[in-house]
Amino acid sequence: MDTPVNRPYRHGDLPNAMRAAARTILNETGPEAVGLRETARRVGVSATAAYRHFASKEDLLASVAAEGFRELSATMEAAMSGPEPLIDLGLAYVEFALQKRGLFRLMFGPILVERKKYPALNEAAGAAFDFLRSAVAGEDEASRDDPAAIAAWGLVHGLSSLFIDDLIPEEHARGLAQQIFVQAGTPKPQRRPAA
Amino acid sequence: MDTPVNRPYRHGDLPNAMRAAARTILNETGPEAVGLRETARRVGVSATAAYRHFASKEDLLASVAAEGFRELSATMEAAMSGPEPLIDLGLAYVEFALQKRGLFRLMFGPILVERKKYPALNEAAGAAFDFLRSAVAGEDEASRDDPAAIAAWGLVHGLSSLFIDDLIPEEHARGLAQQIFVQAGTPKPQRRPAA
DNA sequence: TGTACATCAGTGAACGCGCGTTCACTGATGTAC
DNA sequence: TGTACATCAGTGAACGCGCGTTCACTGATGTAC
Repeated sequence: MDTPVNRPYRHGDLPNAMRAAARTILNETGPEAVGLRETARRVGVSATAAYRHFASKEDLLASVAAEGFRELSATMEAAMSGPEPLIDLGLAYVEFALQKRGLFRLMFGPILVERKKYPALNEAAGAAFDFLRSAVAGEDEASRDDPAAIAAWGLVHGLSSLFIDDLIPEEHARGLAQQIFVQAGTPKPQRRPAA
Repeated sequence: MDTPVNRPYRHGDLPNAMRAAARTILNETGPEAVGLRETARRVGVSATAAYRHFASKEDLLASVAAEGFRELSATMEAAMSGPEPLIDLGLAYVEFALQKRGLFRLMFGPILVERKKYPALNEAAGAAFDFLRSAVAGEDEASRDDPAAIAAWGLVHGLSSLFIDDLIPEEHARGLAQQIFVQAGTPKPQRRPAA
């Protein structure tokens, strides 16, 4: 009854509508809850309609995850324009995880078994990490794979994980991250003055 | 035919057998694949037998996760006895994640929605983190919640996550972790000599 | 400008599947007397 | 020491469910002439 009124026979942009609905589920519940049928239901379309645009459920998830990595890149890039680029970069990463937990979990978690099977996803993920590592390594291209750059990535990623998995209460998350990143960016103050 | 020979009517230790079978599935496939029916099947017992010992599927998973946290604590404790306690602690954490990916993911992932609902799990997890933070903070009890202790936890946890989620190839994992932990324990060498 | 037709985004019914859980039961074990 | 009986760890059948995917189809859109 309202279908013909609200929506013409052709949806217009079902792929994006599916991705958006999937992200709603992602944030409401989590990656395990995202299904083709449930997603289609939210869009108001039959479950089979999705197959015109996605080869499978996994294909839909991969496309959502790729979108997520592109957003993460954009967020990090934007954060780098202030006076404290590295600190803000780290905070942006943490903020992304906190704001988009479900998406973050999909991007990094075990739901997508084979990232490599989806070139667009693989590329988006690679670009995000390259950006992060380059930012930390500075102008020196060669040091992109330095342990220091990997360590920074690990720190930022680990804190994000601990926050979104409720191992550290969310209300402390931003404050702690701020302190940690500031300290990490400062010449180390000899953690424990010689025994 | 072989059931009465290999196993008496009463199993003897079904709870442990269930946990062990669940962990096999965990390592073969991942947390999503662990089901009550599948686990019981592996033990060679009817699906309903499990309900004599676990209130639900989630209860079984919680009990497996609690076991995992106790093992993580033991592993970390053992690592602290050498000449480089902090470095070995970090390496032990990473090694635990690499060796027991599925278990690690269950312990930290979103499968167990409400950790707090299972006191034994909650306690085991808390004990593991307290141990880690105390180890990093040193004798000084008060600094257990220092940003520095949290940062160390985040670093170790983040690297573990990146490794087991295949964002950094496993063959580099141990070497990288070693370099990073050694460097982190050393008075910082002024990452970028004044612009 | 009008018509024939190919294209393609939708539809609903149906498939087989494995899941978690409940039920009424069976049969071995251990205890009280 | 032997027997009656409560306890309790198992069993198999059945439930309802939602899932991913396939199928044959319908009907709107856009294009060639």
